[in-house]
Amino acid sequence: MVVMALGRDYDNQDCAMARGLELVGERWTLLIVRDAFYGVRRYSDFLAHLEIPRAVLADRLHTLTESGVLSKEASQGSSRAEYVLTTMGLGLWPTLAALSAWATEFLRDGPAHRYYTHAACGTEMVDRASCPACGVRVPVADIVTGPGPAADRTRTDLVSVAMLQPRRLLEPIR
Amino acid sequence: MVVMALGRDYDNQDCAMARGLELVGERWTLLIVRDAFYGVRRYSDFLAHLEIPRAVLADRLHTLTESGVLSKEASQGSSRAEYVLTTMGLGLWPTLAALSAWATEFLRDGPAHRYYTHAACGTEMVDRASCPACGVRVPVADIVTGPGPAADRTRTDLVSVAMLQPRRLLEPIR
DNA sequence: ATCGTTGGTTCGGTCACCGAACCAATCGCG
DNA sequence: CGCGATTGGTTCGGTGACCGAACCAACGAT
Repeated sequence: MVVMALGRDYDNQDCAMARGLELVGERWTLLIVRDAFYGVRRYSDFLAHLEIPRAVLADRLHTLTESGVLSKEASQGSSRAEYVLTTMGLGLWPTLAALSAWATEFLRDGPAHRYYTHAACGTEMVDRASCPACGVRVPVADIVTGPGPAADRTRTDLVSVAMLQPRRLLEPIR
Repeated sequence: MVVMALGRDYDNQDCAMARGLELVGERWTLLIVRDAFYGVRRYSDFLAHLEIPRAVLADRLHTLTESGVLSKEASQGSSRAEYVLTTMGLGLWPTLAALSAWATEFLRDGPAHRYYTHAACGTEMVDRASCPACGVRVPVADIVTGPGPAADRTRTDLVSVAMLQPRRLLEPIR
């Protein structure tokens, strides 16, 4: 594996943020983690949903596993691998939530592609992390995401199809 | 400028997060934004503090300016350029805060490099966004950052030196 | 006039990413 | 068991982004 063998790294940056970016700041990495929150667990599903080059996916999964963000496990009843978020990986939700909220607020050019609601009350969570109605911080597993008006309904890969109906985050797909 | 001319982009991802990453997910970009929160405003200061290739810095500043994250302004009394965070840029603080908190919690291997406190009461903010003592969300400009025990005190560039004493975020350096 | 600072651009060289092909191990099925 | 399909990769050439160094134009100060 290629351990971030860049010409230069960020290691003189003297800052936690820089060290975080060395790990999850590479191309594709955060999208893989996002898919893991969506419930994607298998190599072939990441591959089809992200349309990422196979070699890059293998490298990122290896790096994320090695660093403790994901855990590679054998699914029960077979030897097929599953990549599951660890506690460390689950800790990335606030970052993804903040980025998603920011992009929705400042980059949106039309109707929403996806929405995020509090499972307990159905209220939409603009910040993807706390419920404006209940006033509480919502655990990731109690967040329901579903397709918005602008969702792409043309894709046929297993993950894209599954995400066309409302689902809780972290609930395994397939 | 090279408008993210990658072999593939993320545009089929149907997700606000992916569109956000297209803009701020490139190498160096979030570190530039972080430095902007630290009060860095000038090309030469970004250059010295980040040790980034000049061409890459020019490209990123251009992209960030064009997309509305930074605004290029002439400083009073001279024609020298200053890159200042816009409202959109300021909106990235929760993302950077979450990433910083995550990295500190899961990647730290010793004493802290930097700390972040609430200017009003001096309490350290573990999540870099709200004050555990006051129980309120803290505006970015009321956050004070200073060097921790593990801070690097060997660097001599203007920004690194300025950051060796406690400063409010967004307060211009020099 | 000249020197230093600022804010870039240009230019090879290298390395990560891309996409397609290849491959081994396992699973499903007759 | 035999055989094809699926899964989870690795390998390989080609392209483009990043790297570092050099060059350069505009401006200020002396």
